[in-house]
Amino acid sequence: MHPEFETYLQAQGSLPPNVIQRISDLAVQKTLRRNESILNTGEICRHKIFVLSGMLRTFTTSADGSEHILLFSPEHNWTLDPASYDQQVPSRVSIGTVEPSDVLCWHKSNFDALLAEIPQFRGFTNKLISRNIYLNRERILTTLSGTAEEKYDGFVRMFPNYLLRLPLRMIASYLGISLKTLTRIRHAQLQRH
Amino acid sequence: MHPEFETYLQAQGSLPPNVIQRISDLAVQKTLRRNESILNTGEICRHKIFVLSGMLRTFTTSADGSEHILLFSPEHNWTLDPASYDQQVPSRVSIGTVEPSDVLCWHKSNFDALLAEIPQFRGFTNKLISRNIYLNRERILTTLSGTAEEKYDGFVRMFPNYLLRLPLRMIASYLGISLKTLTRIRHAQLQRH
DNA sequence: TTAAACTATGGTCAAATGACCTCTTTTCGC
DNA sequence: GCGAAAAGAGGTCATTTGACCATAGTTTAA
Repeated sequence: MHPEFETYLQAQGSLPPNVIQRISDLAVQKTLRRNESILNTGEICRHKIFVLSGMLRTFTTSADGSEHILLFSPEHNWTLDPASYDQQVPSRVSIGTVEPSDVLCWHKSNFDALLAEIPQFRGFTNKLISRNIYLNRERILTTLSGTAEEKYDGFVRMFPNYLLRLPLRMIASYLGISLKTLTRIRHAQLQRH
Repeated sequence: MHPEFETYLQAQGSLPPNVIQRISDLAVQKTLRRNESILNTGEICRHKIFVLSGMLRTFTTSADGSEHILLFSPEHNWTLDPASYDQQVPSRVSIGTVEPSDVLCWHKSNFDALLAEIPQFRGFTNKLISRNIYLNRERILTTLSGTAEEKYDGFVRMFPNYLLRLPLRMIASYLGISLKTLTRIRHAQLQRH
């Protein structure tokens, strides 16, 4: 049904083929253009999302219109707003595409059914959650520590391939610094070549 | 065995008395003085910790000796380093007391046994994990957004009671600003009374 | 294809912040 | 209770950062 997703799940190694088939069968594929929204602030997050291709971002919009990016989700990542999804309450964040993207969606009722029915799948999602917690901690640490330049260098080290795919202003927004500061840093690094 | 903990678990509402007893029986209580360490960077986190009384902090120490506080854990909170605990690898953070504290510890082997044996307890810890993810997202958001003063105001709004219990330098360390900046903000707010 | 929107860069200036220092007060541990 | 240590406030100065502006190049969408 969704061969690329099934290949991904096989590669994770913990789920037998019939289970993978069952999970895949409940997914609905969507194709999104660049800069298209998939969840707006205030809406309820009703789906788990797996990114087949492209790149999504999770962000907030402040009263003054400025945006803060919490997370980039490139291909082969899961994403959603956990607070909104778990409690089915309005979301405080938005999720949208940075590039044209293909995603798979599971409605919460279907996903819950899969979890209830397949113990190994619970184990699998638990691993995803652990990883998520770990990444969030890393994010907090790097956000707190060091100068703007250290944050940028850390970003480049952690996600070298994002540099070519994202506009600098989004990287600045992710790092919590102004675009001006970011271009200054890059300029200085070029000088030192 | 640990009446205060059992009262806490009862109040959470999802676990029957015999289960609570079983969980409580496997805990070991420790009494810690102020500024005592319970996990040092590089050690492996082998226990789940529940804070009966007092206040713990999770923090990192940089090469230059500066500290960044990830999390405060006052009474009736659970804490650990998830990355180190889950994988049993050396921790990158330290955990220690801010105040004299009493904690309960479950060794991972015991805690895993409880999870295997008691489905409702799995549900309970899953809720804790959800809440943890939510709090981490909030933390990232407030760290990214706004000026030092907005972060401080947010902190006061979120944790009004912490103000009286924590030295300002730790609040500054939590917010990722210098003590100087924090005292300046407080001074300015007093002027405006 | 062409106009409009977006992107990155640079200049300038003011404001925010941190580093380093001192001093006084408070708190802690014995 | 006492001595030592820590905490908080303030002063000064250099640096970093952001806001605002303009411009040139690029990409997008009609």
